[in-house]
Amino acid sequence: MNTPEPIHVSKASTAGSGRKRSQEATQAAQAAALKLAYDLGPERVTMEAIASHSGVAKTTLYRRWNSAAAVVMDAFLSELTPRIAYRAGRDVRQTLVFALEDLSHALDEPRRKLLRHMVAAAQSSPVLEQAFWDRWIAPRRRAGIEALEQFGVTAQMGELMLDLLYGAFYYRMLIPYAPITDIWIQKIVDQVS
Amino acid sequence: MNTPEPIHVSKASTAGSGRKRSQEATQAAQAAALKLAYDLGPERVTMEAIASHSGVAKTTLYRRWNSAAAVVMDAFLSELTPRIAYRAGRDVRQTLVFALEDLSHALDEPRRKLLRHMVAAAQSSPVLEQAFWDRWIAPRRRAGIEALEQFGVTAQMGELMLDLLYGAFYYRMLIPYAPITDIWIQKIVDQVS
DNA sequence: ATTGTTACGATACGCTCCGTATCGTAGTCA
DNA sequence: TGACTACGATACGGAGCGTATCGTAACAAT
Repeated sequence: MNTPEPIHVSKASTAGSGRKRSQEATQAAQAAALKLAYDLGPERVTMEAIASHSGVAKTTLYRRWNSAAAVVMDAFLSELTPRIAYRAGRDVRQTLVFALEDLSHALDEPRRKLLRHMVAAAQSSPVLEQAFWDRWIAPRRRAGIEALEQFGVTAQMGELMLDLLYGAFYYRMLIPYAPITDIWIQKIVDQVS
Repeated sequence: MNTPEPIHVSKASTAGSGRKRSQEATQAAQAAALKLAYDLGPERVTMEAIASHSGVAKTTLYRRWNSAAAVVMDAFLSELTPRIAYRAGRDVRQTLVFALEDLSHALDEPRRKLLRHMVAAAQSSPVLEQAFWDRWIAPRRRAGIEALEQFGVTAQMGELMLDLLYGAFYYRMLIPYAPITDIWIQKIVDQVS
């Protein structure tokens, strides 16, 4: 059930006997895409801008990714995934509060806007949707459900609670009519646990 | 607190003494935008396509809207807002189940994709975000909270319940790892009420 | 070392769409 | 009739797309 190859937004290499893909080029492209997204806004990141700011040729970019949004998604996932640790709580309530508060605190303002844009980008490409699920949403849910199971919560019930709580979180983030505060997080957790 | 003028995504008219805006042009543009969104997908709707398919000049389109996404948003809101009626339930649980099930049933497949794209579009434009909130999200929430108040639910508690339930709904719609079924709706309602 | 293979940067191209400017015409009100 | 405003038509420069071409650089196998 585990994936031998890491799931990537980028295209597969031909894996022949010739020259290897330049890891420097990959990293330079992702770094430039991320910087452009933070500096100018994610919607203004174009393949041409990534090329000129990274020194990587446009042809090389298209060998790895299908669109500028894919580069940004890849860079986003690479940078933010390690930033969020899973804290163990002493009971169900604290476990859920930790999960949401840690997520909220990790998403300071430049990053929050980027995450909103990644959800948006996932709406117009099955590849990005799959990558977003595989590398961002699913790992967090899996860890949460495993933590809940240690307190006797069934997997089905865990799924339900995470649907409600992560759902409320993303809903408020995408349609920000009110800020996401720790107090609000505690209230919604109390409502479902 | 009420708005004398209806909130629109379109630009305001100069309101002088000259020729009036053509209502036919407005409707033709919206109809063409909607049809293009359903036929080709919302992301492929461009100002030039709307112009050529509606017979409305591109200059006229830019007099009313700032982008193709704005035309689609306007058309979406005009078409779908009247489609959803508010059914009264006999208790809190049934009121919430009705709200979510009716929403789910009204969003058959071409429309669901369009709604997903509207959430995405709202992420890259404050104008679209505001319109989406004012004309789509907020009215539904207001009606729901008023209905809940008749069963003794406070407004604060109503907000919390709707955050959780609508949150879970949109979360599942935007990140569709599992289908939205009536049974799932009943389960999440039971979890919060 | 040579040869085959693959990736690289550079450049150029046709294309779509953008957003604006211009202009003559058509409604609308005083 | 005249002032005013919206209309359709057309044209334009520019950005960005995605691809093709080409000479060069790195790597593997022999």
